[in-house]
Amino acid sequence: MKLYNTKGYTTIQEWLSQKGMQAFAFQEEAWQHIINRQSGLVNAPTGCGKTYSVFLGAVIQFINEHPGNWQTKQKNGLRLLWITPLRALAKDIGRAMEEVFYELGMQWKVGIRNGDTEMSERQKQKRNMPEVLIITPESLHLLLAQKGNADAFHQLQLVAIDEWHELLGSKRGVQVELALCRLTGSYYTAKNTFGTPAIWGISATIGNLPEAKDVLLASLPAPIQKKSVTVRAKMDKQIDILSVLPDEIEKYPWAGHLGIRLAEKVIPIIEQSNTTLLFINTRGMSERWYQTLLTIAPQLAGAIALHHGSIEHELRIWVEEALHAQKLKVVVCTASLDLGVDFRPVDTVIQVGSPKGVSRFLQRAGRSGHRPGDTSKIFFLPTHSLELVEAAALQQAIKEDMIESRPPMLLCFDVLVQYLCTLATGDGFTSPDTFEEVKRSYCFSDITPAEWSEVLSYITEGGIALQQYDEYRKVENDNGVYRIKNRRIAMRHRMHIGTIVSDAMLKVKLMNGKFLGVIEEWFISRLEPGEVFTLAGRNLELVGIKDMNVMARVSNSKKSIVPSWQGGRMPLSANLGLMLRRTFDKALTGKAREIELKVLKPLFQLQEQLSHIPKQDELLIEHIETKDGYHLFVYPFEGRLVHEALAAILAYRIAQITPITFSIAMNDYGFELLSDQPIPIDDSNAHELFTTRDLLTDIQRSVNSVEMARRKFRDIAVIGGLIFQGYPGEHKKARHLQSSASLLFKVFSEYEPDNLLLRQAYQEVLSQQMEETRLRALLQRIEHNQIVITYPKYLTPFCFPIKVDSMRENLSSEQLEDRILRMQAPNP
DNA sequence: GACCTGCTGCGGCGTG
Repeated sequence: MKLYNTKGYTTIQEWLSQKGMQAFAFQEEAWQHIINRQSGLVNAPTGCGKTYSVFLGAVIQFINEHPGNWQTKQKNGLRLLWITPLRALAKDIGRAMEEVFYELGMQWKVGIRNGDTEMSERQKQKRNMPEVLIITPESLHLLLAQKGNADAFHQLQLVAIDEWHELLGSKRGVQVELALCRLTGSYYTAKNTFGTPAIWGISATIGNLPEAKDVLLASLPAPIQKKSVTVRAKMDKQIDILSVLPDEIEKYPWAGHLGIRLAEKVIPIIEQSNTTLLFINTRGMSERWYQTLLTIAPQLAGAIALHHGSIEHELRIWVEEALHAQKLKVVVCTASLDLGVDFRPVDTVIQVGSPKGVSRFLQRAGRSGHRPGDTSKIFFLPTHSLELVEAAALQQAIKEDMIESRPPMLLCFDVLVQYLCTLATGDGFTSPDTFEEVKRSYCFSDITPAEWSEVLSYITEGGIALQQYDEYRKVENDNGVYRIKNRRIAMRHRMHIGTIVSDAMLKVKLMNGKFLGVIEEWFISRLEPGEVFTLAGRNLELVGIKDMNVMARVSNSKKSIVPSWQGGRMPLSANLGLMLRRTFDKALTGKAREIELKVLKPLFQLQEQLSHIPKQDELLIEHIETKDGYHLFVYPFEGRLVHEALAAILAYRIAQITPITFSIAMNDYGFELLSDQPIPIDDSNAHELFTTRDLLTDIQRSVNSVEMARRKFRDIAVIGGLIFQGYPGEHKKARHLQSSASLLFKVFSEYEPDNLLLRQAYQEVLSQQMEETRLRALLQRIEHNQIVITYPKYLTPFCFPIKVDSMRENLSSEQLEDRILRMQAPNP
C-alpha cells in the first residue's frame, strides 16, 4: 500500500516495520477495501490492532487521493468521525492517532468530544474542526442539536463505529443508526466533497455478525451496501478453564450465590500470579469478597483493590492505572472491567459464579494471556454445587463456538421522538425527506406513515392526551420546517439527550470532602446515623445526609451492612442453557471426561435416586410435599425471566382446572409453584398445560402486564422527553420520577390507549421482560420433549437452590443458614 | 414503587 509522505516511507508496511510492528493480514485487507471506498465491518478481538485496521486505511486513502493536501496547515475540516461507546477509550485511541500523524509528518489534529470535554475545547472545535473527532453516540446527537452543524460535516470521508457489538441491541445503537442516516442523507452529503462517507464498524465476535453489518450499513445507498465486506481477524486463542473445586463436594452447599467458602482456595492462585482479576457478579458481593480476602490474607493489604460501577470514578481510574503499573496484585471487580481501555492483559482471571453467557465468559477469559498466540487461563469458582456443571457446559460451548447473538432493536419510538426533537433543536427538519431518511435505518424500516404522523403530532401538539398542556408542544412547524424555537425547551432537550436512564443515587462523601462512590436512596434511608455500612472496601459510619450527599466517617467497627444496588438481572443465555441441558446427558454415563462432572457424581447419583436427571430431550417436573405445602418444580434451564413468565402462565392454566392459588419462585435453572393443596398435573395433562396455543391471551390473563408496562414506561417517558429529570446535581427523588411516570401512564391508558409510547411499553415487556421469542421456542421444544414427572420424598439437589431463594425473603441470613443445614440433613 | 443477589454505559446547567 503506497504511502506518499515527507518522512520517506513508501508503503505503510515499511512504516510499521520501522516501528517494530508488522501489518496483520486482516488489516491489509481492510485498508484495501477502504482505499476502494467500500464500507464494511471488521471482526476482531480487543488488543490486536483493530483501531489501525480502519484508521490507517482512511489516512492512506486520503493521502493518495489528495497528494500534498495533508502536508499543509490549511483547514481540512472533519475527515474521520470515530464513534466509541466509552469515554474512557477516547484518550488512548486519540494518542495513538496523533502519534501516527506526527510520524508521517501530517498536520492533522485529533479532537475528542464527550461529556469530559471542556467548554473552551468545544468552542475551538466549533470554529475549526479537527480532521479526526472521537465522539460518543450521545455527544454526536448533541452536535446534531447545534445550529449550523452541517457545515462541520462537509468534508466527512469516513465514519467508524468502534465496539459496534456493544451498541447493537441497545437503544444507544438505535441512536447511532439514526445519526448515520442523517450523515449519509442528502442534507449533509449534497455539499460533501466525498459524496457519501464510508461507514466502518469494528466488532468482537457475536452470533449474528451478518445481521450486525446489515444494521450498521442500512443507511447507505443500495449499491454501496452490495459492495460492502466483512473483514475477519483470525486469531483464535486457546482457552483453558480450570474449576476451583471444593475438597468434599458432599459438604459444599447446594444453594447460594456468594461462593465465599472457597475463598481460601483463591489465595494460592493469586499468589502464583503477578496480576489477577476476580470477577464477581454483583457490586454488593464484590464488597464482601474484598473484605473476606483481606481478612484471610492480610498480606494482600495494599496489593488488592476493588472496582465496580458505584465506586467514584477517580478511584476506579486509580485502580486501573495501578493495575497497569503492576502495583496491584489482585482486583476484585464486576462487569465494570469487562470493557477496558486497551486493557493490558493480566496473568490470571477468576470467574466467581455463573457468567450467564458464553461470550461474557470468553471475553473475561481473554483478559489473560499476554501475547495474541498465548493461551488464556480462566478459573471458574462455583457458588453452589450444581453450578459446577456450568464449567463443563462452557468448555463445550466454547469448543462449538456458541457465541450469543445480539438482536437489534426495532421501532423504538421513544428514541425517534427524542431524535426528532434533536434535529428540531439544530437546523430543523422537513417531514417527507426525514421520514424517508429515518426509514432507511434498520430500526425504523417498517415504520408506517400513520406512525410517523403520530410522532409528529406528538412532538408538535402533545398528541391526543396531552394537547392541553403547553409544555408538550415543543416543536413548531415553521413553513414546513420543524423547529424548536423556545430556548428553554431547547436547553432542556439538550440536557436530556441519551437513552440511559438511571435510578436516583446519592453520593457518599467523607468528612474531609473526599467522594467514595454512590449508593441508592432506598438503601441509605433505612439506616440510622451511627450505623455502619460498606462502600469501596471501607466500613463507614453514617453521619447524616447533607445537601443530598451522604456524609460518612471511616469506622473501625467489625460489623457492617453491605449495601445492595438495584441492577439489571441478566438471565442465563439461551446458548448456555442449551449447553447445560446437553451436559446433563453425560452426567451419569461413564463417558464424562470433565473433572467437574466426575466430582459431581455423588450429587448426580442422589438426584437420580430421589428423582431423575433430565436428558436433553426431556423436561423434568418434580412433585414434592413438605410441611410448607405442595411444591411443583419445573426445570427448563431458560433463564429466570422466561421462568417467571412461564410460572405465571402455568399457574393460570392449572387454576382453570381447579380453583387453586400459588406462590411462585424461580432461578436461572427452573421455577417452583407452591400451594397448600395438591397440584393437579400428571402425565395425562402435562403436555396440554405447556401448549403454545393461546399463549398471548394466557400471558395477558396471568401476568400482571399492566404493572410491568407501567415500570417499563418510566424509561420510555424519560427517553421520549415526557419527564424532566431536573437539573444536574439537583436532586429529584426517585419516587417523584416514578409518580410522574405513573401519572402519565394513567393519562395515556385512559385517554389515548393506542398511544405509540404506551404500545411500546407493552411491547418491551413482552420482548425484554418475558423474552417472548425464547418463551415460545421453549414451549415448542416441550411439545417434542418427553415430560418426566417424579415424586421425590425429599428436596432434591435440583430443587434446592430454588427452594432456598423462595424462603430467603422471610429470614435473616443466620436463620437461613440453620434452615439450609437442617433441610440438607435428612439426605445421605 | 418495589426490588430483596442482581452489571455496564452518557449527558446536562454557562451566555453572547
